[in-house]
Amino acid sequence: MNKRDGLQPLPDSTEQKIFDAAHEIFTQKGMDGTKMQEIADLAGINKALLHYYYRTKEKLFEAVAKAVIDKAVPVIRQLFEGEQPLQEKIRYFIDFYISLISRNPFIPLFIISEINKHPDRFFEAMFPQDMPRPEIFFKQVQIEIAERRIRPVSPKHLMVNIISLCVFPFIGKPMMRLVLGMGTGEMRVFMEERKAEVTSFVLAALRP
Amino acid sequence: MNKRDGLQPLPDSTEQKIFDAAHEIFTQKGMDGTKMQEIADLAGINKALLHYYYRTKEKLFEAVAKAVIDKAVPVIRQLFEGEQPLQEKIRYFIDFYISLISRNPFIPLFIISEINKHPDRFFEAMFPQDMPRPEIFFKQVQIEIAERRIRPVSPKHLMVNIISLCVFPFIGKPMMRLVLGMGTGEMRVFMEERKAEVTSFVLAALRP
DNA sequence: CAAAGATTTAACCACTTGGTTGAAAAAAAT
DNA sequence: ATTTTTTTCAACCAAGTGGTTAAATCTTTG
Repeated sequence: MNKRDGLQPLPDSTEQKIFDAAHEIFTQKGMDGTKMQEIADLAGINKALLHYYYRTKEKLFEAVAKAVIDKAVPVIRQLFEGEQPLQEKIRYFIDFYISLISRNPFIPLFIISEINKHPDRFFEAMFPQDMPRPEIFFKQVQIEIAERRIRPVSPKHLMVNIISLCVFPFIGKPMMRLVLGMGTGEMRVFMEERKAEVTSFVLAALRP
Repeated sequence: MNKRDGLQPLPDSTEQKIFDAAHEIFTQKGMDGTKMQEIADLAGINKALLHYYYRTKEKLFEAVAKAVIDKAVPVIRQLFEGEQPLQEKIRYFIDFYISLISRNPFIPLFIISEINKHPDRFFEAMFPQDMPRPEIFFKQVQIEIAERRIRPVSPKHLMVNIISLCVFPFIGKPMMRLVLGMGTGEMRVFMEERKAEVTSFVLAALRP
C-alpha cells in the first residue's frame, strides 16, 4: 500500500504520473466521459496499479477537482476581496485571469459541467476552501459611483460582466472558431488581444 | 413500424412524448449522461417502445440536437446578418436572446458540452443549416467607427463580448447562485434585470 | 369483424466498465 | 541477502446499458 496517502504526490513519482494523466483527461472529458483505462494508458501503467494508488475513480477525480479549484479560487478571491483601487484591480484581474485560462483552457468548462451534473460531489471537493466574498468589490463600486468617478451600474452585474467577458470565449471556443473561421494560431492571438480589448471595453463602459 | 419516419412528430402523439422527454433529459445531462430508461420513464412508456420509434440512442439524440440548433441559429443569424441600424440591432438581440435562453436555460451548456465532446457528431447535426456569416455586422461596426458614432473597437471582439454577456450567466448560474447567494426566484429577477443592464453596458462602452 | 398498427411485458444478449484478485517479477530499502 | 514495496499480468466479477426479440394485448381503422 502507498505510504504517503493524502499528501501531495512527489514529482516524478508514479503517483504524480497518474495524477497528471488523470488531470489531463478528467478536465477535458469530465468524470463520466473518462475511463480508468484511458488514464492508465496515458500514465503508461496498467489498471491494477491505478487502483493501487487511488482506490476508486471517485477518489482520483476528487484529487483532480481539488487541484483545479485550488488554482482558480485565489484569482477570483483577489477580484472580490483585494484592496487595490477598483480600476487597477479590474485591469489586473482581466489580464491575469485570461492568462491563467489560456494556460488551462479546459478548466472553466470542467468546473461548470461538473457543478451542473453533480453539485453535491463538487462542492464537497471545494472544502475547506471558503467561498470568496464579493462585498468589498461591491462597496468599492458604490463608492466610485457616489464620487462620480464611474457611471452608475449595478455592482453585481458589473462583476458578472467582467467574469463573463474573460471566461466565456474559452468555453465557446470551438463554436467561435467555426463562426469566425480561425485556426489554432489565430485563436491564441485573439485571446491575447482580448486582454487589452476587454479591459478597454469595461473601462469605457464605466466612464461617467 | 412507425409510418411517419423523419417528419415532425404530431402533437400529443407518443412520438412527440418521447421527443419531449428526450429533449428535457438530453439537454440537461448530455448524451453520455442520459439513459434510455430515464427517457422512457419520463415519457411514461417502456424501453421497447422507445426503440420502436427511434431505433437508436444516436438517432434520438440527433433529432433533439437538430431541434435545439434550429431554435438557436436564427437569433444569431439576426445579429450577424440583419440590416437594421447597429444600436437598434444590439438592443433587440440582447433582449431577445436573454429571453430565449431564460426559457431554455440548459441549451447553451448543452451545445457547448456536446461540441467539446463530439465535434464531428454535432456539426453533422447542424447540416443543412449554413453558418451565419458575420460580415454584415463587421461592416456596420466599421462604418459607425468611421463616422465617429461609436468608439473604435474590434468588431470581432465586440461580437464576442455581446454574446458572452448574454450567454455566460446562464452557463455559470449554479456557481453564481452560490457566490451571490441567490435563490431561484432572485435568479430569475437577476436575469430579467440583465436585459437592461447589459444593453446599457454595451452601449456605454461604445460611446465615442 | 378483421387486419394493421401501437404498446406492454419480460426475458435475453453483447458489450463496456469499475474494480478485484492472486501470483509472479522487478525494484528499493533494510 | 532478505525483506518490503512497487509493478505487471491475466483472468475474472458484478453491474449497468443499449438494444433485441417474441409473444400477448390493446387500439385504431378499414
